[in-house]
Amino acid sequence: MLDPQLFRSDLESVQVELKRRGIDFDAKSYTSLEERRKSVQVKTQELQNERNLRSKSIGQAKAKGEDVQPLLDQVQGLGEQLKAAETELSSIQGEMKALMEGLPNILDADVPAGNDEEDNVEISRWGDIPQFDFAVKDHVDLGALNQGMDFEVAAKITSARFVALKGSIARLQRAITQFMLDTHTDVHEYSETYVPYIVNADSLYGTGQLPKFADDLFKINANSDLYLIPTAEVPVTNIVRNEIVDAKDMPLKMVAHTPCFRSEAGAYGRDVRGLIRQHQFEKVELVQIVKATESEQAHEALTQHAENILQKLKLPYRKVLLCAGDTGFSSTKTYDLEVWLPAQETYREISSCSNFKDFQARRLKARWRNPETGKPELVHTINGSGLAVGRTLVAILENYQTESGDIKIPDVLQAYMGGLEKISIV
RNA sequence: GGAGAGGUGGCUGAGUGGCCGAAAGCGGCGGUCUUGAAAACCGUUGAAGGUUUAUCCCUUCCAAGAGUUCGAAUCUCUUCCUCUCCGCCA
Repeated sequence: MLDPQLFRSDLESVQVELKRRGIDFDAKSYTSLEERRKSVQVKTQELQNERNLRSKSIGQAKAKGEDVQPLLDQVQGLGEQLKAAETELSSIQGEMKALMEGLPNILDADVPAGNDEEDNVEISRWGDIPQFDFAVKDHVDLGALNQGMDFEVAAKITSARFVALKGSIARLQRAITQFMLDTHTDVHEYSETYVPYIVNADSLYGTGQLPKFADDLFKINANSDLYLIPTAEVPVTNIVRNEIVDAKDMPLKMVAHTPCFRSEAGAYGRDVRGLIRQHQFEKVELVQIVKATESEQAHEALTQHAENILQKLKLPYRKVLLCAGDTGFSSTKTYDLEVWLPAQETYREISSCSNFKDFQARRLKARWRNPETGKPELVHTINGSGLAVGRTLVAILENYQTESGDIKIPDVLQAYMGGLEKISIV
């Protein structure tokens, strides 16, 4: 949610900023709605004030034992007037809220113009692209070779876009997860956090998935308002919903490993093969809750923390700054980390690190108390994948394959694999 | 799952229709005293919004939502949550 004060003080710049997102904001109808809001709110509050004063005088008269009937006659009709005004006000406020929550965050000044991923800007590259003197296999074929990755059996158990992992591949996924968690807690000083995998609608509203993106979510059943989490961002960020965080506890740095569930109706047709786009996948998520003055710096740091994982795994990657059209609804600025996949001969997204500034915090009512003013201020929220575990598994299988079909185990993971140096396919 | 008791400010806790945004205590902040600190004493201390923007003033908020009433923290209904006992269970 954007700051309503900004709309009142500088509507023109809001219009200009939203234009960068390709949104033609109708300032005229907003202004007329806002004027109605103002006049109806003032009128409602005046009526409430009158009711309060008259009720008080009735109480005082009664206490003195006076006849209150004349006073009661005077307030006749006031209740209905008030009710009508309150109803009108809440309907205007509802309209206003619907308008506001449909608007995306304002983009950071250095987000490049553009419509889609074609216009994203590469910031840096890391690592040497591996050269193979044999025909490389993709992760689906590699997984099939040692029967560690089974899409057919998952389709039987559930449906398409699920996977079953077995044996050393399943263990490798667990090793990747453990390595990421240990690095983020021990080296990057995040606090390990365990959260529910099912959240309520209020939480999804707080981080911005609802009301706009309900189609991407798995709802538990028709009668409840509970959903499977699409990312750990939702439960972890909602820890601070309706809270005023102590200054001494800032910044909050949390890391959580969870499965993620995405329905993504309409996403079929792309990445149908393999592990890249699944309804259920594992992810290690980094979340920071920071002061407004520190968020840009924290965003850079968090992105570096995700990069460190790729570097320790010696996986070549590049860092891109998303353009206006590709930046998510709630984000002001997003870096994607894209890992090299030899079979596709391309970089594919493996992490997305975003600074939401106060956009989520305003919805969440997440604040901290500034000791300088003594007043609560909205926090800034930042999160990023550190990393998507399934896609990391894909990247390791493909980048560490050998001609014989063995998969070498990256150095940093060997301890988590019982000292194993490679996975044999036979 | 069954039975019962509850949800009040940062915390503990009083308040069963009007003088209650809410006693008291703790904590926090400011001050007096002290070389300094502690203790003691005095004062102060919720959030959101409207209007003004220098104050003032006004509205809303006692788990959430609806209702009764001139008037609701207080009465009624619904939902959520917590605790105790029983049952079941990793």
